[in-house]
Amino acid sequence: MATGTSTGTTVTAAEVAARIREAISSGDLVPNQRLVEADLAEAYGASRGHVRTALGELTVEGLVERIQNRGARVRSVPLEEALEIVEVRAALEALCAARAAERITDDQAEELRAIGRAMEAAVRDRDQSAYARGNTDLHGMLIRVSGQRTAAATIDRLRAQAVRFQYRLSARPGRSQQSLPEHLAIIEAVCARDPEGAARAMRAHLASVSEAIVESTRD
Amino acid sequence: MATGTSTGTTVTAAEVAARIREAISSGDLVPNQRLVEADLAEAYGASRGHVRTALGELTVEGLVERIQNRGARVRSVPLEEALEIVEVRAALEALCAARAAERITDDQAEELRAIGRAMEAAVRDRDQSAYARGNTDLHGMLIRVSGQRTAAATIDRLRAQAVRFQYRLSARPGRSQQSLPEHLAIIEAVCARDPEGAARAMRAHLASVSEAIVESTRD
DNA sequence: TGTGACAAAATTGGTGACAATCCAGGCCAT
DNA sequence: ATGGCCTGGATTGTCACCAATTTTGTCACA
Repeated sequence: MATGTSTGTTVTAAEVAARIREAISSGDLVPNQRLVEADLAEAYGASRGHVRTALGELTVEGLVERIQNRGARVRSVPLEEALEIVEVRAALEALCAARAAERITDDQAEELRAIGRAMEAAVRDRDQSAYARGNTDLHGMLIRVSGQRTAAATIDRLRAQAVRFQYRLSARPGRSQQSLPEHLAIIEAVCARDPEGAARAMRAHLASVSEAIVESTRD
Repeated sequence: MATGTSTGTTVTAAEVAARIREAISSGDLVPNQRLVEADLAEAYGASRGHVRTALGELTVEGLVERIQNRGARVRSVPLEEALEIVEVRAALEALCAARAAERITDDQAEELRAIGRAMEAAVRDRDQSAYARGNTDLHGMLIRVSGQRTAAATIDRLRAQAVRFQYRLSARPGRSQQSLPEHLAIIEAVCARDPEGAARAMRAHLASVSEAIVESTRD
């Protein structure tokens, strides 16, 4: 149990929201889990009022579901919606990849290739966590290089909602072997300053993610 | 001044949020305008607490900007960000157009063509408001037919933020002559069940919107 | 054993009061 | 004049309290 820092300093609503977001991302809080205001207030050392506004924020973000007089729960995202989210992400990340391909500097290209090499090594060594790290590094760097902050914010919000499926996926044996060449293709296209190719490669990658999600839920 | 319905019924936070959203969309509240909690509470007949939570929601949605101890203002979206928003919308609406092209029924296709004819007529008659209505009808219908609710929600949120630029644009003389053929091209591609063509036409349309926005701010 | 009614506990919703903070304007010294 | 400083008013932030509602537990009765 993640206990709140028992310092006397007041914990603001934004901080509570961040903690809950974190807890949902890490799987500490699972879908449909009830979020009792008093409990959260105690756990994080915040007042109930702050917890309330934090839950309000998270509701707008789509991470939490609130029912009048019945309290808040971690929202459970159905498979169908998760696939929609991946489709939207595909469109947005393809945009980012294309822009990144237009704007990338030589130094950044080298950095990107280094990420690619790290991912290859991770697959060779069967190091799941290193591969996952490379994965987030890659997507994160493309978004950063693209300079599209609006798209970045949207992608982050959507990814947070679909986190449950992300999990199942990366836990799947052999998934990295499948996705590695897709990732390398993205890197190649971006480093070659080929926007159209980068977008295509990114869409292909996320189409594969979509398929894999469907398969991973067949059990 | 839109006064609150002076009924004794309590006005909920969600309702206040809706009213403020509406006021921003319609231009009743302009960028950087201060939103004083007590005033809003009085105007809408709600308690200050409800106004507060409404402002919290709108802040997460990006319509309102809040500074600690300094209150809330209508967020002013800079040109640069508005262009980003249009780019993101292009990616998302292209996705919707493509899906709509895959899923549209014959009846819906006829409805879509009717919208196209109405827009042609509006341009012929120089009826600005009819054209604007056709415009929203068209985009709305494509999104509805596409069945992409996640994308739809995201588009709505983004469009609400960029509403100021939308205005200047449709007020511009000759804008409809420029955009009409683009709209017709989208309709044609969707009705021809050509997803790739529909996406391309939509991207072309929004690229033109982007250019027009840049031009409309050169004054 | 199961079911419905009812009371008690738990939880959320809402409001008012008060504290903290910011802002405008006046005032004084330089 | 100009700049620093103070004070009063306006506004926001926070909390404690109570009302409303839901949920849980118990018990009588079929």
